[in-house]
Amino acid sequence: MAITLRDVAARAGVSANTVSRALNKTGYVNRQTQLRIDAAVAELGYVPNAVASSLRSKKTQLFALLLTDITNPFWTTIARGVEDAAMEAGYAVILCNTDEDLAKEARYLDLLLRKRIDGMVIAPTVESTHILQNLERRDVPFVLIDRLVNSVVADSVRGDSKSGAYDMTTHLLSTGYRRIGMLGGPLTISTTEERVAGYTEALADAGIPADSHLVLYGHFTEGWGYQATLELMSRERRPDALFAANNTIALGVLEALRVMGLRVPQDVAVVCFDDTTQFSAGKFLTTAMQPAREIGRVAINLLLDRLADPKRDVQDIVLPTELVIRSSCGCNSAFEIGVAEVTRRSVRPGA
Amino acid sequence: MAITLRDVAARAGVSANTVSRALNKTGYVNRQTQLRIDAAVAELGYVPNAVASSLRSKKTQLFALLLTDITNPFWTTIARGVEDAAMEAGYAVILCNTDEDLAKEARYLDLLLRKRIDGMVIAPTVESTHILQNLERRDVPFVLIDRLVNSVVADSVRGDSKSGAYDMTTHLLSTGYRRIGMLGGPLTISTTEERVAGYTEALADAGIPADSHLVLYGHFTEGWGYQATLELMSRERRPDALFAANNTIALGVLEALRVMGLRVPQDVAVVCFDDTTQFSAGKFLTTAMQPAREIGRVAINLLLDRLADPKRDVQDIVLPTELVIRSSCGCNSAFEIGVAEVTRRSVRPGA
DNA sequence: CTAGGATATGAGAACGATAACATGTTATCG
DNA sequence: CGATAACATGTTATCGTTCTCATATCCTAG
Repeated sequence: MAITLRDVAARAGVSANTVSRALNKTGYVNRQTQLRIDAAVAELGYVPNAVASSLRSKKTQLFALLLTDITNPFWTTIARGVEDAAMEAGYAVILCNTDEDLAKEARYLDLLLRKRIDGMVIAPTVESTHILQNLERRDVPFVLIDRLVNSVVADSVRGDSKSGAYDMTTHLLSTGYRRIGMLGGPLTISTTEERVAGYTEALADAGIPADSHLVLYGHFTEGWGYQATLELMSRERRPDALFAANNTIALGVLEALRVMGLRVPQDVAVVCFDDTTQFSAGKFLTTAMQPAREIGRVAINLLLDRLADPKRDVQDIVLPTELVIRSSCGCNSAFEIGVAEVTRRSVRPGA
Repeated sequence: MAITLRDVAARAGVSANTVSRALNKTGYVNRQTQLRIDAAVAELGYVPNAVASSLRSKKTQLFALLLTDITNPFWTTIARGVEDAAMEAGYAVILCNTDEDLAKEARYLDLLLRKRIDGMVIAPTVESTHILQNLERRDVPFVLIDRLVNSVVADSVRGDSKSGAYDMTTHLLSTGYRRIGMLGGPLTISTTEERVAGYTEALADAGIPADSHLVLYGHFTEGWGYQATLELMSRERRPDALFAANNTIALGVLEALRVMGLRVPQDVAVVCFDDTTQFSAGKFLTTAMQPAREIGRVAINLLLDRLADPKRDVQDIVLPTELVIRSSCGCNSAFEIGVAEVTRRSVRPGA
């Protein structure tokens, strides 16, 4: 049915092997022969069969991107970066949303292993260890994004959570807030740990006694953000500012405050990690923005490097965050100069 | 290196063919034999090679999703629906962002044809005709989402743009607005046409003389929304409400109004098509929300149906939109009942 | 002038599965 | 009881490339 390389070979009057060499620019091909082959390809409308090629060469030119939910704009943007960089290198990307569901993860892993993907970019959850071990055993290279995993040594890219949290906290302090509530994510995820560390360090550097009651750990969900806010705000001496460890939590925070009838930032300031992209109509939330697209791009580059040299040293790349100051922090510096937002590059503290 | 089906066959003491039948549940296999094979698979840690399978069976279990930019939450959500439904059916999805760039489209098309994808879900742009013809010629089934294309007859899923626009316009009228500016997308895209039609019909039904000066056509971009707003709002009798044909345009509208020092909704109401997901922190914009996730799911189902029966009649599925009333339209009905938003299912007008 | 490298091409096997076909055994039924 | 269907399995060809190896020509240096 479809035109094969042999058809092209016949038409150009050469062997299949020569056509293969001509198309892949591997090995010698006479100038004239090349032209005849190119002509034959065009005339026949030949499209190489990558499936056959993959079977023989054992390379599929396929990557997978495994994350919990692409609906979160942070991950969307990462996906975009991954896709761009992969495409440039001639790879296609299979998108996988696991929803932190073990069964789904397992199904995907099986699917991807069958498809013999060349590599994977993964945002690991607590449960991912099993997947990562499996990948290691089967020699499928992978890159961790956003988070590290204790037991696994692998290439990784992530935003500088600690610095971002440090800067954000410092910004709140310099605006005048003193009782800053921290709504951390799950303690089991490395980014949570670092964000709380940055927050704590900033308080310490400012000479503010850290009040452990102001830090709650939970989940990266709107629901938990909601609950945690109700709890924090009903304390006897309630916080004057709330720092959500990610954008999803922040949504719950805002909703809870709205229900409680508290205004932002007049009654309480709200800031968070991870941007909500340009689609946060109204440009309201002040955030510690991670360079998501760049994280995605770098992840693919690490993967490509790894494929080129399986023995190279493992790299852990940490990219700087940026403070995007909008109105929810109540510092007004954006409004003073007549724009909706102001950005400030993060500089690593101390270390 | 890797374990093959033949290794499993050897271990189970049967032929390769029997193993194939056992694993794919195709053809008869004795209960005992099946168990021996399952055991061998487990012991050896055998993972079938889908590449080899695809080569022989001519099915790759791969779909592609081609859209302009997944960064737009509307498309993100569609992608999510596509991915979910595909996964359930055992297909993986390759994500492709074209950015309306012809060169990129061409590169992707080539890549996907080589990979012998089983089908494609595509949000066509004006330039896509060439791609669609190519797919048709090569017998790759595809489903159009969100938009139709004149010259192409194919399965399609989309939101009910006309009804959505009709309802939204009616809502604005009933709130008291009389000069509603319409910021359409490109005239070349079917959804623009329908949205303007719904808007026009609503005005007519309300007995409001349509003022053609209040309708502008342009692009689905923030920049154009900005420019168009400046233009509309500097008219002698300026609009009291603005209807953006999609979410991206709306962002430009909001920014322009902010720069002009106009308040929303006090000075001018703003509504738009397509939601900005839950991440529109503050839940501000009133929108005609399309069931994006459902659109994605249905697209995959159409594709599967088409694969099952290539000769079946072409289907064009139109899903209802929903009015999400928040604060930007100034009707306050959400606030009266103490919630951030109120939703109202669209009912098709007349037709 | 000749050995060895660069250039150019081809024959045939191999990648790992499934399709097509063949064959034998066991039930089932009129 | 013989025919036919259901069950069970095996052999061989094939999918469309690329890989390995073989061969031949043409230079160029020593």
